[in-house]
Amino acid sequence: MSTVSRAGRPRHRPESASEVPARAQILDAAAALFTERGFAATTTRMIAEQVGIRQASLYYHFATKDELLGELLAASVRPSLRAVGRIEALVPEQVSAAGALYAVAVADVDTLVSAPHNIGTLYLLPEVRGEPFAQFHRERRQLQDAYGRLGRAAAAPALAGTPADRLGELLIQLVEVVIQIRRTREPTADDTDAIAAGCLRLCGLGEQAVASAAQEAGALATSRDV
Amino acid sequence: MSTVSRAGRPRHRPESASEVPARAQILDAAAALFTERGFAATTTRMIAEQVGIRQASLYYHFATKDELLGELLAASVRPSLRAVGRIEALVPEQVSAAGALYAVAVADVDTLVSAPHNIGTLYLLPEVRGEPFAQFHRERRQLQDAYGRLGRAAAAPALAGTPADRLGELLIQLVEVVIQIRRTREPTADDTDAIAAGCLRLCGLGEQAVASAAQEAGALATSRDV
DNA sequence: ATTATCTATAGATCTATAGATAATGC
DNA sequence: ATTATCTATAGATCTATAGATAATGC
Repeated sequence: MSTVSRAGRPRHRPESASEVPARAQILDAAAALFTERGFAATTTRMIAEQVGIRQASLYYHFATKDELLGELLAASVRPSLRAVGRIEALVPEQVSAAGALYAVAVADVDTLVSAPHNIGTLYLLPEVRGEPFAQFHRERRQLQDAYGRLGRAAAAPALAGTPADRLGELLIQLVEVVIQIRRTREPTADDTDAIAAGCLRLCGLGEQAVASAAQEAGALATSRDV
Repeated sequence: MSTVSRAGRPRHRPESASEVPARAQILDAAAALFTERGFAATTTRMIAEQVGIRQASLYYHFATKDELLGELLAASVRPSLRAVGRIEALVPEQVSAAGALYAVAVADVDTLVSAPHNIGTLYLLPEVRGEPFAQFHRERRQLQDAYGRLGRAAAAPALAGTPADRLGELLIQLVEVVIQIRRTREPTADDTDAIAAGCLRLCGLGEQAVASAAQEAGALATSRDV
């Protein structure tokens, strides 16, 4: 087990060879602990312990514990937001609203599933409700609004009375069921399909419409890297 | 503002007239704080402050802070579990599986909406995952299984491949969207209907089937107090 | 010289226990 | 006598800062 040479005093517990910057190591450890035990119940000492440095050394990289959580939240919502932007831009010329909604749901679920640790659970932490995380709330709201728009455009006539707001809420929540699933088991590709199809059914679409939306989304995914 | 006379040394901050037992007052204060700020971030001092007693006096009523949370969790899942038991017993003689699923969803949403404070958020606290709350997990699992059974029985042929497990997960999560809604606004009767209908659509039912299930559930609700 | 760590610690908590006290109830 | 509170506090934290130190890099 060789060790990495970097500027600065050596760590209490020397690293095994790894080019990962200290900052990233700390974020990863924090993500693991925050998602497992919550924010308030995770101490800076635990995080440092997992990284192999002393508790006070964290403060060379981050000013406060809040800042750590803020970084993690930002990193978790942005990939989904970018995917939505790319996909929504193709509506309606290259894909129907229903196909886009399916594709967005799949992309979002994939993001949540493939992130190291179940980072989506951070959304649910009570501490996140506070002011210091306003930026995160704005971004997540954008995502929800996109679900609302796509759902509205895809919805069957029977849902004419449902406003985009509520549809957005229901759809984003349905997608985030994968967070709960991941708490108890490893989500599968079947889960992803069940959730994406569930989004369309929730919009009142019949089985034929669901199947063709899934096909459209699949074609989109192979044609470009959405 | 008259005060209540009870055995025991008077409180630091005397109560205004109220027959509510101290124990219930403490649970209510704890519910408000746990749901707003989380478990670890809520101190026993805050709870006592809200009740008008000293921090140490809590320990006359509860042995630990965990015990407080345990009581709240038990109180939140039991009404739903009882409602499910009553409704499921009527299937299929007096109500179809779809009608029962609709009725259960409505009952569950109502329980979550009418509870003082948004007590459903407690399910999401990371601290709840731990061993001390195993009893709660068993009861919530029973509820999820009931959703799985009813969903399975109500589901359209297209969902023949979806196991009851996953259906149960999706359905209970969809119902609990109301918890998230309540975080940002007061849920309405429309929300309840949208969620219950969403459950049926998620099972692949068409609009006609959804409408007749809603009607069945409505008839059930007026015929007896389910 | 700069960087990234370390040690030490201030100051502010937090939970839970011990034992005193001020009511009611018999 | 019993009940429900109070005061006081032990003992264990926790976050964040100050200043020292041991590397690399120029």
